[in-house]
Formats: sequence, C-alpha cells, structure tokens
Amino acid sequence: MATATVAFADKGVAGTSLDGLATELGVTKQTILYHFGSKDGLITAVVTEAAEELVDALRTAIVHSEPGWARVESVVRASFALAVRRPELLGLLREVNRLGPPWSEVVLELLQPLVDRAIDYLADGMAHGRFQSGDPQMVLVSAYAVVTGVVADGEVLRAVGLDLDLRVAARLRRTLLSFLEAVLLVQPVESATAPGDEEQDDDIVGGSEERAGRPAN
Amino acid sequence: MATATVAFADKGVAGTSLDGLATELGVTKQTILYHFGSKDGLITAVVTEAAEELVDALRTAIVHSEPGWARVESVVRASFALAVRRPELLGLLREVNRLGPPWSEVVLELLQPLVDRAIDYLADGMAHGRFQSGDPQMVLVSAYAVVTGVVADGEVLRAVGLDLDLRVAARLRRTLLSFLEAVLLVQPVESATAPGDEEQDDDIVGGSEERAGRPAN
DNA sequence: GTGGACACTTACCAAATGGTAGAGGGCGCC
DNA sequence: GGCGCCCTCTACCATTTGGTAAGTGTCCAC
Repeated sequence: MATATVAFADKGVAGTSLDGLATELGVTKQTILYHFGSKDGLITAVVTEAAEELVDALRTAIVHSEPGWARVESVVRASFALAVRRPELLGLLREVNRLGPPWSEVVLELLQPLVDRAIDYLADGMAHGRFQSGDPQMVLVSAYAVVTGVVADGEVLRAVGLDLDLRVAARLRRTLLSFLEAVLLVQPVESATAPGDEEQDDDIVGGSEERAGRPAN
Repeated sequence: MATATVAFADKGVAGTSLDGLATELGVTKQTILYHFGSKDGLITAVVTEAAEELVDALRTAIVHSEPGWARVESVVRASFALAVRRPELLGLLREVNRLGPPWSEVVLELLQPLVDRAIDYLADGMAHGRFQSGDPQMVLVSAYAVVTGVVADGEVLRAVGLDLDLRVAARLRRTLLSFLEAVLLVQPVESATAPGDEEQDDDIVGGSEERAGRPAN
C-alpha cells in the first residue's frame, strides 16, 4: 500500500498499472489482485488509509496545542511536517479530486468534520475578538492551497530555483504563518486594509474579449 | 486542441485516450494522429499553446499596470480571471509537473523569464522600501499555490461548502490580496511580526516517531 | 478532366491493460 | 503423514491502448 500510495500520488491512478506496481514490489500482478480484489479495491484501500492518516496527523496537532494562535501555528507546523515527510499523502489527496466519486466521498467524509471544526474555530475566534475578522473559509482554503500546492508543484519551486527540502519548507512555513498572522492576529493599528479596497467583484474575468472557447486546432 | 487541453487538465494525460478524445470530437483517432503525429505530439502542441497563453495573460497584466502595489494587484486579478475563465490552463500546468521532461522544460522555459522578473521586482521593491522586506521567492510561490490550488482542488472548496464561481473567486482574490498586502505593504506600525517569531526551523518534521515509511499492507 | 495535395476514413496490429481460473507450495494442526 | 488454509504463481483472456498502412472523397490548379 505504501508503494501504491506513492505511485498513485505521483504518476496518477490512471498512469499506474498493476503490472508496474507488482514489478516494483517483486511480485506478480495477481498477488495484488488476490489481496485487494481489483484495482478499484486497491484504490479504495489506499485512499482510505491515506485520508485517515492525514486526519490523524491534523487532529493530533489540534489536540496537542493550546487554543488561540498557538493552535493555528501547530496545525500549520503539522501540515508542513507532513508535506516534507509524507508528500504522497497530499499528492494523493489531490489525485482523489480527479477520481471523483466514490473516492472523493470517502475523503470528504473523513475530512469534513475537521474542516467544519476549523471554520467554526476561526469564525468563533473572529466573533470574540481573538482573531481579526475576515473570511474564515477563504483563509482556510488559501492556507491549504499553499501547503499542498508547493508539495505537488515541484516544478514551480524549480522555477524559482529551489527544491523542497527542510530549509525551503521552513521558509515557506514562515511565509504562510506571516500571511495568517497578518490576516488573523489583531493588530493595534487601524489600517488593516489598504486604500482602494472596496472594489466591486463582478469584473473578475476582465474585459469581454475571448470569453468563449478557442477554435480547435 | 481546446478539447484536449480540458481533457488533459482534468482527467490527466495518462487518463485521456486518443479514442476517447476522438469520439468526443466526432472524428476517428487517426484524424488526431494525422494532425499531430503521435500522442506525444499532441501533448507538446497542447502544452506549448497553454503555456504561451498563460504567459501572454500575465505579461499583459504586467504591462497594463503602474509599477508598485497596483502591479501586484493587476497580476493577481489576471490570475484569478484566468482561473475562472480558463481553469484548464492552470490544471494543465499542474499536470505538466508530473509529466516531467521534456514537457516540463517547455513550460519552465516559457515561464522562467516571468518568474525571474517577478522575483527581481519584489526583491528590488523590498530593497528600496516600496515593499516590506521579506522572502520574495516564498511570497511568489505561495501566491501561485493559492491560485492554482483552488482551481485544481475543487473538492476542497466543496469541503467548505462552496463552488468555484465568480463570487467565490472574488472572495478568494480578496483574501489573497489581504495576504500579500499584509506581507508586502509597508505598515506604519512597528510590530510587523508577532511575538515568538524567531523559531529555529530544524524541527519541521516533528518528533522522531515514524520517520521511515510505513510497513506494506 | 485529370493530377495531386489535403482531410479523413476503414482495416489492422502489437503491446499493455485489468481480470479469471487453476495449479502448486509452505505451514500449522490433528 | 495427511488435511486445509493462506499465499503466490503460471497460463489465459477480452478489451483498450498508441500507432501503421492503405484507401476514399473533395477541392483546386492547370
């Protein structure tokens, strides 16, 4: 399963054949099929295990931290630890997206409680002045995207001349914490937002040019 | 090519068959092979076009904006516009990561100048006091991750009970801009960083438990 | 009206895919 | 020793994969 997790995460489920997996493990394809019944069975097992592991890691980070900003820090720390130590987990999470149901449902079901809890936590903190008020959903999604994005998009790191190692991960973690700090922590200063902030949000797609698809070939 | 771009981006290159693509287009597989020579040929054409389109969009956003914070805003705006209007482009960019060379080289080569320019721009701004000093590479990578992450990980948005539409994209854009604003814009206040910020960064993987891979099955 | 380039087709093909059936082989239990 | 269970193997199989070869129709130049 460990081998399959890595393979699924970085070659994709469709790009991973049972034969290839079996060869890598030094067994035959039929041995895999014996244990998991089918490729779908293997996928289910791998995805479930990965999701559980992920949830465990996050839950541990929550439980082992004091409420408040320290908890945010703890979760971020745990996320980056996971990103460095077991990048397959985050990669697989991303792969599950494209698999769609029923596997996405498995993950969603496991992660949902944590996500809800996180949003409640942020929203509550904002309501009671522990956090600066803002958009909890968006903050959470953004933070998630930063963590997984950097793990999955190694190419992008290469583009800025870096590789994902401990040092880089730590720098990135610090940057993400700066983001969150700036958005969440209550600042003694008034101007939390810059001038010209109240824009209308209807023009996000820009002008009217080329709104339809491009011609084929 | 438009059809292939979408298919590659959301089912993956390995998960997209020429037969499937051809059926969707109402032609036969051989027609595709006639025009592109091979599947690799199609991939190359699609990837190249997508990368060029991406670069064009960003370059336009840069050129059509005043230097300073407005330029950052313009690029973010253009990125989100792209994310809403042509999510395949960002999805494909991500897929290229796992394809590896030679396709990743194509994209890298096209994006590199823009990336370098962006980092120089940020670094220069920081050096001259227009931006708060920080880690330009990490800021850039984080911002990129937020944009593409949300496009690619629709499941995550669903987890917080949202779908990627114009309104949500605008909220997200505002959140990202808050992040960047907080990190980049020079604040009149002293405490740009929170207490307890000077942590050592060697413990990112956490404790010593389970550092090795998990047992198979 | 005929030759040729072009776009697309049908007919095949070898290899790889996920999956089934059945035959050992090792090991504990009686 | 023999029985049964667990595991893995060899042997096949139908389907799908990317790719080749050889037409077929159409349109344009001459």
